[in-house]
Amino acid sequence: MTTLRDLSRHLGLSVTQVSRALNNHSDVSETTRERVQAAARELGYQPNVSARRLVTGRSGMLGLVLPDVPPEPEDSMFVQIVGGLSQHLSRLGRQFVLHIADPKDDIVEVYRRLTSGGAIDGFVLLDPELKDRRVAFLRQAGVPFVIHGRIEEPHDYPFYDIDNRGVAETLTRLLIDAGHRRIAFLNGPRGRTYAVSRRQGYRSALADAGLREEAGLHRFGPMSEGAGLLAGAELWGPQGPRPTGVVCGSTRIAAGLLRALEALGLDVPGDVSVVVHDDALPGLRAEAFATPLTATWSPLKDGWPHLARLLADAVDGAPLERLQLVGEVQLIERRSVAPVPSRSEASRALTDERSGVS
Amino acid sequence: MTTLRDLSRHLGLSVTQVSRALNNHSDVSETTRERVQAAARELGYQPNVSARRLVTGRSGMLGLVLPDVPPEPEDSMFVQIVGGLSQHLSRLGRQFVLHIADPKDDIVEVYRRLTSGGAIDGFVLLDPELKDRRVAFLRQAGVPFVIHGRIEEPHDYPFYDIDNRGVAETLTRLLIDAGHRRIAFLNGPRGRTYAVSRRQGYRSALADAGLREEAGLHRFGPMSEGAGLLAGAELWGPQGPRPTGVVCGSTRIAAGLLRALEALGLDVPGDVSVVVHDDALPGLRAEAFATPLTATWSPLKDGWPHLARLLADAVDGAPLERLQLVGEVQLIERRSVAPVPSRSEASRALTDERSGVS
DNA sequence: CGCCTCATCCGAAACGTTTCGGAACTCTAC
DNA sequence: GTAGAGTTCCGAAACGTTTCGGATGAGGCG
Repeated sequence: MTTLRDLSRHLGLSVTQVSRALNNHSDVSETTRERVQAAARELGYQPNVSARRLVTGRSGMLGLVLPDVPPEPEDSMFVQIVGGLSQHLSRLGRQFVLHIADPKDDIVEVYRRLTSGGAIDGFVLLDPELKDRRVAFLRQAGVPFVIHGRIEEPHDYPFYDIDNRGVAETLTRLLIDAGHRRIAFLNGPRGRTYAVSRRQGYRSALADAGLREEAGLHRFGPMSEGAGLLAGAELWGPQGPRPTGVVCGSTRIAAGLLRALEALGLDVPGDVSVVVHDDALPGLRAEAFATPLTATWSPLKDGWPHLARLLADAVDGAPLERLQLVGEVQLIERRSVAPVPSRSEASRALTDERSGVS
Repeated sequence: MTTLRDLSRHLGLSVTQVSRALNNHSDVSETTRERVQAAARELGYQPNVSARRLVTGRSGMLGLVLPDVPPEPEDSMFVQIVGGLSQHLSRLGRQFVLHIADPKDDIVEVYRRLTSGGAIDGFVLLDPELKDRRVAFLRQAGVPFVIHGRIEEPHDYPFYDIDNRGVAETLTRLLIDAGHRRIAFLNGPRGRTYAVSRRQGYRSALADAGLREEAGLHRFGPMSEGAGLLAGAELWGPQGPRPTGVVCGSTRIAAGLLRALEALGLDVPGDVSVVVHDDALPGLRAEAFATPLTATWSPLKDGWPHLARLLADAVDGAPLERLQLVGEVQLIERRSVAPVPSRSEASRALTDERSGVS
């Protein structure tokens, strides 16, 4: 293996100067810089990462910690996340370390182990909670990180996120503008920041129209088809508030809701208008439903290149304002929104259904 | 960060002795060893990986290089491989580096970059070819590796594999014992070692029964449903050899074949007996077909813990004989094998089908 | 000529660990 | 009493890089 020392002997220069030439420092003449770099190429010099790390204190490794191995073997999220991040970090010349933790272990302990020896010098944090223990630890330990999403204010940390508040506000307002007044919101998990932000957006749009969030119309829950189906069954059940419009937090939820509506004999958008936020999950696109859904559109996978770059920059010590990015969201109107049906129509459909069941 | 020096001062010992105590060397008394380890725990000492690497020449990182990001976003193989390997390496306390290469780059160059600075000190190699360029490079560079599968002889390298020759031999013999004489083999891709080994097993079983491989009955091809369907269409097409038994290299191939057979009006096992090697891919289990398939059974995922351990041992310099492992294969008989149908029956079914098509 | 600035270079220390060679001491055997 | 062996320890060097402080020489200016 060729070292700096070899190069310096070969060139008749000091090790210092060779190092500075290769790292593009200021006080080395143009001619020697070129001479050195040519020699480095010729001798196939590759800096020894361990040595560099020892003195710089960095390991050169960027990490992602997953709490467990994915429960389902064809988890498309796993492929997206791991594939996307690793690909883009590789492109930036960074090493990507994937650590799958033992679910029995305390997650903070895992981060402590991983950072304490200087083994990994930056993390991507997924699925943050409003008060996130990992963030607390990494902050206190002075280890750089980028959050996919946001946590509680103040936002004095690097993140990549979309305007979740705006998403919910846009979708809700769309229904309001079509005349809807009883609007349900099938939101994501309670602990997650994005779900909280979206609820704010939902409330804000309602408030602008002089409305208030009604009990039972807003629901936290998992982003699964099952949750959507269940919500549908309850909203239009015997005691249900029977909204005329529904905002869905994800296409999975929408898929479940639509199955419930179909089973109940309710038409979209004839009886119920449905809008959704579309993360562009493979296999569940908003335009592919029986009734193509009006949706806000913001592919999850657009985030990986940004997250990779932000993390790399964060480790390199870029200033905070360059480390916060809010991704674009588009609104795509399709055919799932209609004006509020007249009272008689809507209740007729429902009455039919109910008598059929009982 | 506490260093060895801190510990040595705190204990009144030399740095040397502290290091030796922590690494369980021989010439340190039992009492001091305990004293040192207690102090290390108390002060939260974590060895600096970079420093250790610099002197040992190892980086502590074990790597997997994938040629590209998976084409399909819900690639269950990707999840299995990456999840499995990373989980088990994490368990062994090793760092797992995933590198997704740019498909434009020459793969050997990627390995050269990754190894040359001492950045990664061992690799798991997937999908080896008989003459594998990566193996050639890593060998010459003196970098440890473990192959999932095998390459051409001599087998003087670490690997985890199953007895592919035996698999094909077992499956073929099973059909022979049921009286079959015209037996097709829908094999894997031509370049792959396992496909070559399996062909040997197939031929060997045939030879034992006084038979020879007939032209058109053995087929290399991708392990996809499409390949199975295509093969079925050709084998029973106008010019087809119409085998009475088929050995499938994977359940994907079998799925395609069975669809072809169903379309052609051929019954399994009434008209055609089908056996398969089952890698236990999620969602495609041999027992879940309309006719449960007799199969050799050897879950791919059983390999990851072994591969992780073998690679860890390989970089630690374990002797070769401890680095070669052949996984278990079970034979599970189900309902897809029957005696050869009488000539008339088989041809009747086929004639019906052909007249219907033309 | 003497002084200052600027560009270019270099020596040496430092990062934290492992390891080589040897030192000190105790114990045994003659 | 002394040689030898065995146990336990230590100093110093080494790994390859970056960086601090300073050296050298050329050129400009009064």
